[in-house]
Amino acid sequence: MAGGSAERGRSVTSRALAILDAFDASAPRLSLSEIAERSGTPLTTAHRLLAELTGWGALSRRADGRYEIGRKLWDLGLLAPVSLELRQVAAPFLLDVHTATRDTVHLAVRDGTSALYVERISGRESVPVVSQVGSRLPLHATGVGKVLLAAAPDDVVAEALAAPVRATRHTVVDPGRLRRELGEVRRRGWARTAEEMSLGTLSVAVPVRVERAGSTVVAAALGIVVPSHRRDLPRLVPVLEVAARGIGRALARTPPFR
Amino acid sequence: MAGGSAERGRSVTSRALAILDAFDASAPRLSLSEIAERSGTPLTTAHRLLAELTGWGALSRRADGRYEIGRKLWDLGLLAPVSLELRQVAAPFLLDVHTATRDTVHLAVRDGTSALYVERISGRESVPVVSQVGSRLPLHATGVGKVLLAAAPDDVVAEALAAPVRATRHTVVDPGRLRRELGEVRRRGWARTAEEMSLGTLSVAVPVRVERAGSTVVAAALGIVVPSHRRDLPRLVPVLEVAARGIGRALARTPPFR
DNA sequence: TGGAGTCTCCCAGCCAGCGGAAGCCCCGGG
DNA sequence: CCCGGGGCTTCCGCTGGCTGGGAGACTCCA
Repeated sequence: MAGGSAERGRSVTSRALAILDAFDASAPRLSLSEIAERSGTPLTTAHRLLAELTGWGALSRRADGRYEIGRKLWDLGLLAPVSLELRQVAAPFLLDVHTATRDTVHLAVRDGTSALYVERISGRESVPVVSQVGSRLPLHATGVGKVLLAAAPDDVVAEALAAPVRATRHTVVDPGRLRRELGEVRRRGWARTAEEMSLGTLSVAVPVRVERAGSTVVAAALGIVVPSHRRDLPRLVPVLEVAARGIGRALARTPPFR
Repeated sequence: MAGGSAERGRSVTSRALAILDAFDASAPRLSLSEIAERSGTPLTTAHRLLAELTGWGALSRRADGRYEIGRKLWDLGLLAPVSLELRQVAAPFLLDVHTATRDTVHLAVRDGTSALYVERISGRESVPVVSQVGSRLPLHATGVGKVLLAAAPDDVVAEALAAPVRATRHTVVDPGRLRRELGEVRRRGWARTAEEMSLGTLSVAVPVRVERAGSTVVAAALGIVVPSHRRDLPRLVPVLEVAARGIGRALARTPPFR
């Protein structure tokens, strides 16, 4: 940038983006000094950029002086492909599954070595779960994650199994056993977990396959979470499969989303 | 910016933001030249800024060379207050209403002189409606809009009634009649529309009131859309009211969201 | 093979951005 | 009441990153 910049090689835009980067789920509201600190930007510079970002609507300023994400970024975020097509197409099907089961239903896609939760339907009577729309959980410890991992290229599998995090005492972290599980998921077409991410819950998940130009890809995973006392998990698989096929067919009719 | 800029007084950041502004619901995927054109940026400059935005993850580039909103902006968008608190708190209640009625349920807030649809639940058997999450519709022609307008300050009412758009032949555009309707909405506590936004649908809506620090504000509106042949609209009001009270109480327990 | 349309790379000039310093405001403690 | 301190805002002279026309690469189509 121009002027007596202390740290060269950092563009104006990258600084503005670094300021946006200061916000995350654990810190959705920040003061000027927090933003300057978190983004590694001098206070004055942060102040100037914040004024510009706020003026445009990327951020907005609260009565208490703190900044938060503004409407404009919310609007833009809704245009992301993950939201635009996948979610909108899938939402009614998730609703069907939820209506039939009353449990928490999830739709996730793979984002690197994480399962990214794209949509979620959860009633008040469903078990409380950690995931929210937008959250990322490890691939090896969740139902949807195992489905996505089973369909992932080898290098992703290798990376995901390199150092699997142990979330509970039931989390499977042995690479050999995980590989065998993935084989089984591929063979039978669905995955299950038992208290591997959080105690007290089980989950099952199936792939959402999309056929396009003759080849089939796993575009997402559809999963359901139930309290661990429930013993009817396999019964849920056909329900998920019907919905997953419906989503897959609907996606095949829309323009490619990735 | 530095350098031989043709148009002075335009900051680097503002150009980067103008590029983001090129994207909207009607144009979620754009080529370099389209972006340059829509943002009023020279092609070369757009190209450079796009590289930076893409590198950060604000945008991503598709196989066909076009740009689209990236994951990072989606993530950030989810941190917006409208999404963070209101939606998450309200979602289960909307689900309850949908479960009880099978119709399309909406949650909207007022954004200037528009109703901003914040959450929506719609099954496959519900009537097709124009609104989506993120869309903005006029306040005078929708159920949720009338509720929000009835609670809005006088200057907003005046602006909204200055030149009301006629969406269908049933849209009420006479300011006098609209004012009388708003009075009625305030008195009886709910609003209705009959084919005013789109033909073939009726809607009812109630306010979501939040009590905070002794005073009550209308934070949002909860509405339902049904096909016009249905004659049981008033029956739905109590259902909406129960859910709206639930949302209001839940919101009162969370930190203020605006 | 030619031509139009689109994208990528290059670079010299120059002004917009940089950020330290100083001032302001608010709050709490003595 | 005064004082100290933390957080925010404004000011301003120096300078190096930004600008954008131009040239070349690439793609698609006739």
